[in-house]
Amino acid sequence: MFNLASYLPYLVNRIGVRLAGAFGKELAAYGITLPMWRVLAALRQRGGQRVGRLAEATSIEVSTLSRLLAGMERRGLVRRERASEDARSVLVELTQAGARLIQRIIPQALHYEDVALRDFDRADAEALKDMLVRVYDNIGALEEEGLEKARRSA
Amino acid sequence: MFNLASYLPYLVNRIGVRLAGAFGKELAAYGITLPMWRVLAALRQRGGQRVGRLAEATSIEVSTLSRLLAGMERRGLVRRERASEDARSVLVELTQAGARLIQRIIPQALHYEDVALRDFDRADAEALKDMLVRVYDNIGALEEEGLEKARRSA
DNA sequence: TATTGTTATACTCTATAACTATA
DNA sequence: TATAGTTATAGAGTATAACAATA
Repeated sequence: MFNLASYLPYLVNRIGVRLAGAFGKELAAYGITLPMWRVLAALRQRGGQRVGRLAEATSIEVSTLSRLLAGMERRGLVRRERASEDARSVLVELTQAGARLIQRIIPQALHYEDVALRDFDRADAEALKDMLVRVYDNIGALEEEGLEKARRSA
Repeated sequence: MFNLASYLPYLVNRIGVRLAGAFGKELAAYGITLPMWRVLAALRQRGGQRVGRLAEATSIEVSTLSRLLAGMERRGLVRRERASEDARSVLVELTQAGARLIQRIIPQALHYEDVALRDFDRADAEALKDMLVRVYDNIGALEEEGLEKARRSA
């Protein structure tokens, strides 16, 4: 009736734990944490962006992100400044040091993906990723439905 | 060269964050946390077991698990006693209250899986789970290789 | 000595809400 | 009033190491 070992949330969680443990230790050698790595990667890819957008891109809570950015700014990895168009927002950008650091780490990160997918051919790897995107979207849709239900009953 | 949005560890992590957020809130209504739910589910499925084995089954650190179990014991959900065969180990079991609670929660848990896989047919869902198991094993193999490398160089 | 758990400490992430600054 | 971020606080998880009990 219920089997933990084939329960999707559990399967996803244990991979997350294992990856975070392994890659996190490697990142420690560079003096950064896993959330910091995600911030650097998101900034590298999509360029400077507002804090809110960065929170979505990295799946990190805004308040958590704010303190994380403060630490990264102290370490000279990112720069924050009020946006000119809408002075309520804050624009976050990579510094040169941050850009250099993420560039050095990317090969390590790709190595982890290679290992995780070592016995997958390219088509299967793509299929897996596509399915994971669908799963993510499905859960997001659930949340929105939940919110609407809450709104209707309020 | 590097795309966060198609990077496997990121795809897995964001699903984990989203699921933990949604299901965790539901569990709060029952007065338990997500790690507690995993402990209850593991105990229900494989019966009473040692703390170490429970740690593996749930992907929770032993020291974290120990304190978690202390709280669950205070709440009357589990029972701990020294194992008779090897008195170094501690056997953890569900109490009747714990068994009743997990039984009530299982339908909710299954609902989350249904939503996450809402647009998957049965074969695709199975394929996805099989791939996730392989990914988990691959990363585990990496860790062991890393340990061996460390051993050899030590 | 090695193994199984427990406990202690310091650190990080989360949830929540109060607060600041804009709009 | 509403939105974007920041800050504060309390709670929970993690890493590490010291410790207790047993083998």
